[in-house]
Amino acid sequence: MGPKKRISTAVIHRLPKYYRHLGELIDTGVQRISSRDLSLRMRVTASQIRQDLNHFGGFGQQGYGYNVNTLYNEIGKILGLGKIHNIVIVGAGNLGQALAHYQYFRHRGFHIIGMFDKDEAQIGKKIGDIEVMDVDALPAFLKENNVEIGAIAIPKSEARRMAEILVENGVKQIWNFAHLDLHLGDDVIVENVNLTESLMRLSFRAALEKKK
Amino acid sequence: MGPKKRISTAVIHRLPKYYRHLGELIDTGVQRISSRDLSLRMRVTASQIRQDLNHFGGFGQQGYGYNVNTLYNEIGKILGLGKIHNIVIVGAGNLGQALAHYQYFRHRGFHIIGMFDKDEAQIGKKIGDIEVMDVDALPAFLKENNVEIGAIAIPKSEARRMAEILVENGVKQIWNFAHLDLHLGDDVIVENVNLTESLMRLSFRAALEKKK
DNA sequence: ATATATTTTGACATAATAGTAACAATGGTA
DNA sequence: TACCATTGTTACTATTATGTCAAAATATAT
Repeated sequence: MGPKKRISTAVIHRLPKYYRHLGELIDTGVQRISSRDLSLRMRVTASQIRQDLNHFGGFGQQGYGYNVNTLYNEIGKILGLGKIHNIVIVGAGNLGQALAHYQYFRHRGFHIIGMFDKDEAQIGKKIGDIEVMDVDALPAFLKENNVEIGAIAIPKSEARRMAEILVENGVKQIWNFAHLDLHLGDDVIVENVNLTESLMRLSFRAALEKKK
Repeated sequence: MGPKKRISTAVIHRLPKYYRHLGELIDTGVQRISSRDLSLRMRVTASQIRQDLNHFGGFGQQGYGYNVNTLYNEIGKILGLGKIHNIVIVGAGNLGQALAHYQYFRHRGFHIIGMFDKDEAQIGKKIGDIEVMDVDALPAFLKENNVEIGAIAIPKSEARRMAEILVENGVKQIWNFAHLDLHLGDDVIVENVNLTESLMRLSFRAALEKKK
């Protein structure tokens, strides 16, 4: 079972977008949709939608299209939703706190169950309903709790070491906000969010636009 | 002048990474580097580095490689750095505050000069050294200040309207953290940061990994 | 109820794009 | 001067996206 072929990063980027648009369609009461109508809405080609979805199975029906609810649920399953994913955040600074407050994650099954910092001033502080713990307590916490995802929200000087502690204690998914590349082994998945790079891409595209 | 061919998004994603790695090399005192050595460091092919850089000009020298400082500065120029980019943040919630506190942006010339919110409880609050203003004052602020980038850090219900206000008042670059697609005209550049989608990609890749 | 037209998928063929390899040209180095 | 390292460029390969169409299901007409 499972997909026969490798899934390209381009497809991986589109999957959550399909999911989001299908969710919006459900909210507006749409029950079925053709690849063509979805393509108009999402500004991609219908062919691409059909091809993307067929990596995972034939969810549509000739002459009818796709049942919005079914497709939404199927893509949810493909994305690994529909179960609880526990997260710990390393770093209780502004970014860590913002992540902890973000409501959307919980709606999708991503539960933040621990926050850690090395700064005495942060330890003991309550962020929402979770208390910031001493980073020294992280290994013990990981052993006692089923943590899937470790979010790295600290400066890069400490980031690698903390990522290694996470991995040593069984965490296989790293959500990395620090400005460095983490190579933690073939079985560890790293998803990078680098806001400075994002700003630079924006700036680059603006610079290009001006030249035209 | 300017690049002859369209620059692919793949290249746009790599440019800030080149910049980051070159910065790190400068910090460690490295003066010159070959595409091969850089390729080992960055885990891409040397061929790709040479091809990427040659979109913008021949910065290297046969038999020598690239001068790290020169290349760093050239890529900086290409990315539109080396000048001040003023930003306003719409939304002074946790995410907006985290962005405002983030120090790295300023180091790269991205200056946050205004924050806006519609919530009475936020208005007047000081985030670092800037005061949160009433969102009603945004159009006037945009007319009086040279704002290049508008960051959207509010829920999607209000996001489109606020983005339109930014664009109507001359902002051509939108940094969008809201969970919707903004289509604001051909000359408006939108850079999306969708943290929920980022988590879903992580979750998807983890689900794939388990199947193997 | 049945036949016919229409819609739309899934699969495959084709086109476009992106990445890698190869190598002549060229400046640095011994 | 001769050799070596390494680029910039071109050719090639791989990947990704798009177009096409038979097959299948729905919708419509009779």
